[in-house]
Amino acid sequence: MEHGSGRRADLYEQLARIGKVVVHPKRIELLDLLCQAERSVEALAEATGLKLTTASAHLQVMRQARLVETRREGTRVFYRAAGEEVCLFVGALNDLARARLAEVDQILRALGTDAAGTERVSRDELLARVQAGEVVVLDVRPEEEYSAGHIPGARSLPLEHLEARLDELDPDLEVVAYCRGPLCLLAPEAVALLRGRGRRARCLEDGLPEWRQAGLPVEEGIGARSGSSDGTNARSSRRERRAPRSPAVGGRS
Amino acid sequence: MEHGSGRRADLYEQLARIGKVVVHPKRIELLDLLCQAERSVEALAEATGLKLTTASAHLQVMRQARLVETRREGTRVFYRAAGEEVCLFVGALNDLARARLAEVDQILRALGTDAAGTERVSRDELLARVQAGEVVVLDVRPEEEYSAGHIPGARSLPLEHLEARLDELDPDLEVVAYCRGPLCLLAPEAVALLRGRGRRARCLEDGLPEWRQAGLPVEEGIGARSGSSDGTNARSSRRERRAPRSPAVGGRS
DNA sequence: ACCGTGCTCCATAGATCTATAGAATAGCCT
DNA sequence: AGGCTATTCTATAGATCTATGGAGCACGGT
Repeated sequence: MEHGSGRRADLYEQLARIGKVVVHPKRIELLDLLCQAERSVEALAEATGLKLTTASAHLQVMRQARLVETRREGTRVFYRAAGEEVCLFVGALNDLARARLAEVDQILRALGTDAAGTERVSRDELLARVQAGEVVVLDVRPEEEYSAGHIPGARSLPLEHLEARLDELDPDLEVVAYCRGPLCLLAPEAVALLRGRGRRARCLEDGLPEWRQAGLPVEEGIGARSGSSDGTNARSSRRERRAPRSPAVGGRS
Repeated sequence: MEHGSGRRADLYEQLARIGKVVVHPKRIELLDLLCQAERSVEALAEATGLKLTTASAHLQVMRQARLVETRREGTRVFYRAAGEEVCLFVGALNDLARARLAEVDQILRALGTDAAGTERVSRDELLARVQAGEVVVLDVRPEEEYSAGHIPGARSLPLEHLEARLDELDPDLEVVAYCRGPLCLLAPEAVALLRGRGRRARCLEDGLPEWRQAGLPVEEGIGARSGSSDGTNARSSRRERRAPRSPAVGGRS
């Protein structure tokens, strides 16, 4: 006797609806970006190198799977990840890829991620050393992502400006750079660059999404100076998750 | 910031390789089965209602993504999930679907899962009440899955035989049934049937994969038939596993 | 060796997906 | 209203994926 096998097929069809989103590399890339910060269609198209209409089409697919949501502001539409579960899912995808696909590690290694990486700094170590004032925490992602959420006390210095603004960093302090996560290349590149200049620098073990998912505090808005651009929305910490550890990181700015 | 953008595209392509597996409902179904126990191609084809060649083709896709591995035994080939990460990933997919897709809940409800479900028993409660000898734990999955791994002390009584073998169960004890996980319908159907016969019965909150992932002990082999756990070839393997990104063993999310 | 079994490989028709141009829509500005 | 801008919708050619029958292979039994 086949129990509701038609229904069961329906169930798997629903799961496949989500799977459909992650078949296409560009859609994964978009999802990754959206787990960092919301963005307009135009910004997304630009960031991924897609034509506007193509990007919009991909976003529709993602919306139909309920993985992203939109917000309209005047004439433009901002997309964002539809909840934390989405980020957890892409996290699981990343983990699985690293665990099962040797190719991924190869690519990372070819890019010098591991080479430049030596050891990465653990979250616990970071918290301890930042308390002690021994390190500077550097967010090397684009500024929009920084203001959408960053490690409290971190300063924003996007990789693209790092070279030009190197003198803003105290040469005596070690730098701990972080970016989007273990598969993101921004922080490793930043570290490589810094080391090339004789600085001490390491990467954080993971990126901001993992930090957030660990329940650690996240600060929003334009942080301590060093930023440029319009400083209008400087409210902070909209959603305070359970934060088992010392809340604020770094007393100085 | 266009640094290794070609490489970065490669990376996402690798992720998409995994994504490709979960686009097709039947492949998700196969993966689900393989997270329970290894099976021959024929058995998989039969279980999913696919033609042999089609099933084989799907399995090849999954193998190329390194999500499954094979073992040959004489003339037949057994497939299995390639590591625990795979199960974690399908778990994340399930969680995401339940969180984001109202349709999933609707389907489950239409099937009476929730209706029959009242409250599900938590793992902690189960452990406590089983100690006290107040409940019988029932594994209602097919027997192969039971012998590939089950909750210690649980007895196997596949749903398809439940009605016929009802008299094996002590009418005075409450039954806690479990199956493959929150989206699996075996245990809910079993509970519905038992209640229809005037028995007290509830479902466990999750299935065996979640139990295993929580680091709880799993027993292999053919368990005791009539007694409780005087296991003959029942070695239990405890593998302590850090719960992925959620701290405790309690509820999820 | 020969044959049967259980799978995989190959070829292919039919279905689905992707990129993209151009038209349509929604909200702002004057 | 009329003109703009940012997006979405529509249509479509080209690429990719799926199901399936039949050939090919590896293994074990006789």
